[in-house]
Amino acid sequence: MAKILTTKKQTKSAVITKVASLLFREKGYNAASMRELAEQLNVEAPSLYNHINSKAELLRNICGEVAEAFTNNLDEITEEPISSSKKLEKLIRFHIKTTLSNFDMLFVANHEWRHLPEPWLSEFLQQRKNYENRMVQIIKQGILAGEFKNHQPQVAALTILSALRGLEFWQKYNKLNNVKALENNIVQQLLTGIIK
Amino acid sequence: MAKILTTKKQTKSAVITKVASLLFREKGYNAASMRELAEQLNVEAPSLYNHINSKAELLRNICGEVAEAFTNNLDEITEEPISSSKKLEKLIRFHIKTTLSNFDMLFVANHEWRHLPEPWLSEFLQQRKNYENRMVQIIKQGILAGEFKNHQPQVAALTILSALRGLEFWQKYNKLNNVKALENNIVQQLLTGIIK
DNA sequence: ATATAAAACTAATAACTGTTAGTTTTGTAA
DNA sequence: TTACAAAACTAACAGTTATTAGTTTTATAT
Repeated sequence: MAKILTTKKQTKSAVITKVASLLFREKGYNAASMRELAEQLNVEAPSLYNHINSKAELLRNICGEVAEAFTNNLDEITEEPISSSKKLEKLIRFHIKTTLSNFDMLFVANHEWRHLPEPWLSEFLQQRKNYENRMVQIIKQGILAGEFKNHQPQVAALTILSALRGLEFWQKYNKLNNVKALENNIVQQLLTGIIK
Repeated sequence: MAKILTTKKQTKSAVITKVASLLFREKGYNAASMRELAEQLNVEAPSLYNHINSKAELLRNICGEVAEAFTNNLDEITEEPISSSKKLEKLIRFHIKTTLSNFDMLFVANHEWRHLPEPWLSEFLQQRKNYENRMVQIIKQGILAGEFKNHQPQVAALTILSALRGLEFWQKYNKLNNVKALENNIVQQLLTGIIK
């Protein structure tokens, strides 16, 4: 009769959610079974339900936590008295850092959100849309201030977000390379392009 | 007793694969059932097996077709006697055009490939890796020729590929906007950045 | 019209799904 | 030690899954 191991700081449901992040990333939400999740925690599947309400809620908690982290960061950036290009740069750096440090959760939030049941799905998409819109605003301000090229702001925002969402591929570089150097490299490329 | 409708040019298995692309994109490979696929074709599920071998093979055919299209395009570009930046631009434009014209298949190949059973999974990943490596080569040549900034070529390649994979979001603009203008906008941003 | 092949059908299977009910064990505080 | 709550367990359910076997219908070519 094994037990779910916790450290002092985290609840059992937090531990389950963490392992679920890993599993959902590796196999996808639907292909990952509760029995498999339980096995990784050295416990039988029904035991999980002493700590969580449903599989779907695990996904919701993962997506919600990610969305909240990014929203909070954007709140902070928005209030800072810095130029639009500095704001954009800070936003990009936060994406990169978070991707490298919270790989599993971020991957799940980026790729498995469509399996959220309603009303969580609509909530999540609304948060995403808000985030995009606020980023578009920053770019618009940068164009007005003469800092940015006169691109379509929405195209610019979504192209950058696209690039940042694909950053999962850099996870393996987390230990190999100098993370800061990688971050700088990506920031430079997204802001100023590749052509001389 | 309905029938699977085909036009003169396409086989029944091609029609099934096409509908499967749509379904796999909307619901994900695992959440999409063969019964659902059959229903969309006005047929019972077992009838499908007169034309296909397995659900997994549908996924394989989708991923394989996409991989082949991109490899063929890269073959063509590589042989052309043009500058590295022109090659990169052509490659980017092909990604954008293909994303807008073959949305479902591309989305499935980009997001559902991890559900391929072996040995198809390994084959697909190998093809992907080759594609990335060849793109890195183009960028290396561009740096040597003084056309590109001295970024890490692999970081540059994967950042651009990241951005291009996220292009699914532009699907809705397919009919609204001028597709060519959208394409130019994205190309400009990826090649020369956003900052003035 | 008749024979044959293609392609649909119905019925069924074995495996797996998330989750519940009810029970037993474990940890904790008096 | 005893009482109580927390958290594990076993057994089971109702539903879904891809797929097979065997049969019947439909289309095609002689």
